[in-house]
Amino acid sequence: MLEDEYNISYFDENGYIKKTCSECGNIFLTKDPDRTTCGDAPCDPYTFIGSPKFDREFTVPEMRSYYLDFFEQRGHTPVHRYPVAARWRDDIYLTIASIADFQPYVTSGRVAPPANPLTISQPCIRLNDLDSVGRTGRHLTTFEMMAHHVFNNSKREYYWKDETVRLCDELLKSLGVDEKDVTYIQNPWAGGGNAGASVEVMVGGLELATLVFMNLKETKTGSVNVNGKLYDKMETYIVDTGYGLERFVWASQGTPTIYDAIFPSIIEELTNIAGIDHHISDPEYREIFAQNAKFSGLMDVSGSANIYALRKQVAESIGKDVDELTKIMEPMEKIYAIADHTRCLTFMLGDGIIPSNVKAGYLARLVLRRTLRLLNDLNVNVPLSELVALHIKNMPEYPEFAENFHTIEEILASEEDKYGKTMEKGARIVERSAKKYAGKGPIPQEELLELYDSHGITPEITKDIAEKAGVAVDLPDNFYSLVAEMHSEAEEKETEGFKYEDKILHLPATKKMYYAEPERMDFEAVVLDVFDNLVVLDSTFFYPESGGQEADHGTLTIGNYTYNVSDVQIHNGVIVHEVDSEKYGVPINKGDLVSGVVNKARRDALTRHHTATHIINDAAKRVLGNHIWQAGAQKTEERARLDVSHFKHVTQEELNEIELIANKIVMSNKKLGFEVLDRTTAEQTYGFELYQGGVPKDSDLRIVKVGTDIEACGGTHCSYTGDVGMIKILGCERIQDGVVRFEYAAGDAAIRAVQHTERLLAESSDILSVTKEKLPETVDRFFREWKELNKENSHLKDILAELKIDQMIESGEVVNGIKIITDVGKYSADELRKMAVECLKYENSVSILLGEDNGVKIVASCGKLAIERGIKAGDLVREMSKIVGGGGGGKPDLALGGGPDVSKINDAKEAGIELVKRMANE
RNA sequence: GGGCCGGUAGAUCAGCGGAAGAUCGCUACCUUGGCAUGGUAGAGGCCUCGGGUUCAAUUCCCGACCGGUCCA
Repeated sequence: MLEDEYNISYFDENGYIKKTCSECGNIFLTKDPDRTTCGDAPCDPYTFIGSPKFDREFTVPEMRSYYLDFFEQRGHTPVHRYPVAARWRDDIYLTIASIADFQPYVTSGRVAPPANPLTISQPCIRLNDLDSVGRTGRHLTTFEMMAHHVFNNSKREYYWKDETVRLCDELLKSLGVDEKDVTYIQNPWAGGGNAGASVEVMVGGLELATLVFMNLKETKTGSVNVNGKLYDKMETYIVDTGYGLERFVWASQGTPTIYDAIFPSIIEELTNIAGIDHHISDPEYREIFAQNAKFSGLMDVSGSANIYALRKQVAESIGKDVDELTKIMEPMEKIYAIADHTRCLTFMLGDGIIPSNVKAGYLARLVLRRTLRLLNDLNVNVPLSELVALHIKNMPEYPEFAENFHTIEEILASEEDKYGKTMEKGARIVERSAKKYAGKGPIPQEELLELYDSHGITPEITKDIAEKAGVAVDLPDNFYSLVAEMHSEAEEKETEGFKYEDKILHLPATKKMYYAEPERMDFEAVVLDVFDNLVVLDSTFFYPESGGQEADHGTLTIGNYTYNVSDVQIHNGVIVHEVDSEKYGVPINKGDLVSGVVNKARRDALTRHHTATHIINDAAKRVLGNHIWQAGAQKTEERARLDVSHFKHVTQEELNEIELIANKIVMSNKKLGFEVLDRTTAEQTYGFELYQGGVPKDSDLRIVKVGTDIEACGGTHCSYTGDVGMIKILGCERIQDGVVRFEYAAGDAAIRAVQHTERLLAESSDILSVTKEKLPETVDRFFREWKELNKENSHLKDILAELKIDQMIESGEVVNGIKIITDVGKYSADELRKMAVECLKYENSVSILLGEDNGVKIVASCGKLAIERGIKAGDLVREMSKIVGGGGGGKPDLALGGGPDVSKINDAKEAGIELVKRMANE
């Protein structure tokens, strides 16, 4: 394990004693010679509630600036916080720790940190313990991780363990913490492919900070074993600390819950709105929540069984009945959770996450709907935006939230509306389901699962509604794990790796010449290797598919052979040209000199579409708002598309405006700017708006500036915006909740697109012989007339059928009191049916009607009396249809059928008549 | 990214291979001094679209489009 890593001389030199916890066996350090337990739950209970451990009380902003100032004065540079949406990473949606800001490029040593050493207070969101929020008194979905980080490597060490612990000790001392109250527990840390020694800093039973000394990376043959995985030393070694801002504030105040410490004004406002008395100053009341916090610190409170056990313990300790206790606590727990969740939403929406049914947006919706349910439980009817506004007011240190408030407000309103509609619809579905099972026992599990999985109705709501309708519900304890099980069956599709991955590894990165000389289309290069029909060169002007831009096409010529290049891909910096090998195989060898020509027309089209994409993104942001983020893009020769986050439909007016602004940007003919910066510098200079087109894989970023749009982008671009030519928006659709897709064409393609729609219009107006201007009203008129004629036609057929039958009923043959009506003609199935229905009016009639229409159609009907005599229309039609090679059937009174063989039409009729006669005689 | 559910009258839905329906709303008339109400009659459907299977598709199969929802 990591024993050696814990030989920290600071502890020895400053009177710390290493002990083993008498309860859990963990190793810890303390200055208190009498202490036997480690200071963590469940070995030690909270001791700070009601008796704060600091010598003064702090609010959240006070504590934050105290911390940042403390470390700034000790040589650390304060760094501005990163967004809670981790847009610079593709492995996580939310920022879950301060170190997440610097993974993976800074931690791996490939990119320099923004400062070194640095200090930061990073808002983080973790939804893992959503169930516990509000109940335990300490869980939060959103918290700020205050930290100081140091990035050391073999070239330079700023400081390591001793200084880190010393700084922590000094910080706690400066806050007035009694040194005997502090314990440092040894606890190796591992996560995200890294590991290292770590100490947890405990004060009064509460973990205030964790000091991680990250110096290991996971390998297959590592020499160090941490929690069953093997690790090796890294080139870099990093001080990764995490101090819980909210916990510091809580410890300084000693309130019964963390919520009362960090947003007391919100709690007060919420209790007022909900009409609940929060007697925070009542000693007995304080005692209840203090006991609850203490006990829940000692146990797992997820699940209803556990929460009951917790209640029982608390009830016993204060001598109250469990039910009585629940009645006091439950509303307050919900208030706490609402306060927390709305703060979480403030950060999420404030940082530009759009609620959606996918990705980070789904997490936002999850929290949002949970909050709405809690509000509903408390019968509180205030818009979420009001609660979010309280948080924004309460956190003036985040002015960016106030700036975006009008968008946040709109998003919240639309989400509330959407949720309301889902619930309304849900209630109807449940009522229907309840009706179905009324008197047949409880609504079964599968039904509940479907209601939740397909319609978003939680089993609790189903139960509520169903029971009101008097139907029981079979609600299993492990409902949500059943849901999880249902989804775990989905197969993981393995992404196919590049076939020659191993061989590529040994090749140097291909020189990308297309950036330096974007206009040049022909070149010479040396072949480095060939795999089947894939050619690798030392340098190339072919742009490989990336950033949604399709690959260049063109030719490679070697001696007398010219190959078409049909695809170009990049793997780990090595560019691979795919050539057609059918004509003469690929007699290309390493070291051959080739000359390449890039198809200019295609490249130009792709380039225009790429620059146009940046322009559209910019225009969309100006028209729709700052919450617009690129969610994907594709650029082909003929058109391009851009997906952006947006919470409602884009109207035609907005679309027109975007198109107009985009073309104005083109017409302004601004020069594009390009520069290459390392990640950190780029992020610090231009912000995270850089990452529109996903997360680049390189440590250095190519920055492309198109007017006011600045993005990290590897694509080919025009030199001036004017080179893009006309931009024509072809369409806009919502591809999923919270994401809209623009399709557009630029340059030649735009002209062709316009010409195409013009042609459609011309052809259409030609067919109707009207001018284009008259097209809409003419089409409208035609459609209406068509509908009217259809109706009239149907009506006339009814009349015709009536007349025909009236006429035939006179002349029909009567056999044993049954009148047989037959006819053969060019009737459609519809006309035959109408006639047959008409026949039904005559109770003693049997009709046998045949029509020639796309084969033979047969319809028969039997009046009431005929049926009583045992004649069935279904049988008649079945027999007759067989003769014409088809089938048919129906009810005794009316049946339909037919078959393909027209030549047998009269045979079928005769057979039908015979059949009726035989049946009538029996 | 994956899974599931749905698209039929203005609204909410039923029907799920053989005559396109219910409730509410709408229009007209009757009842009333007027209204609430009650009664009668009527209008209103490319059954989302495109293929396929079938004698026959709103119904079954495939695909598109649109909407909902759960999970990562």
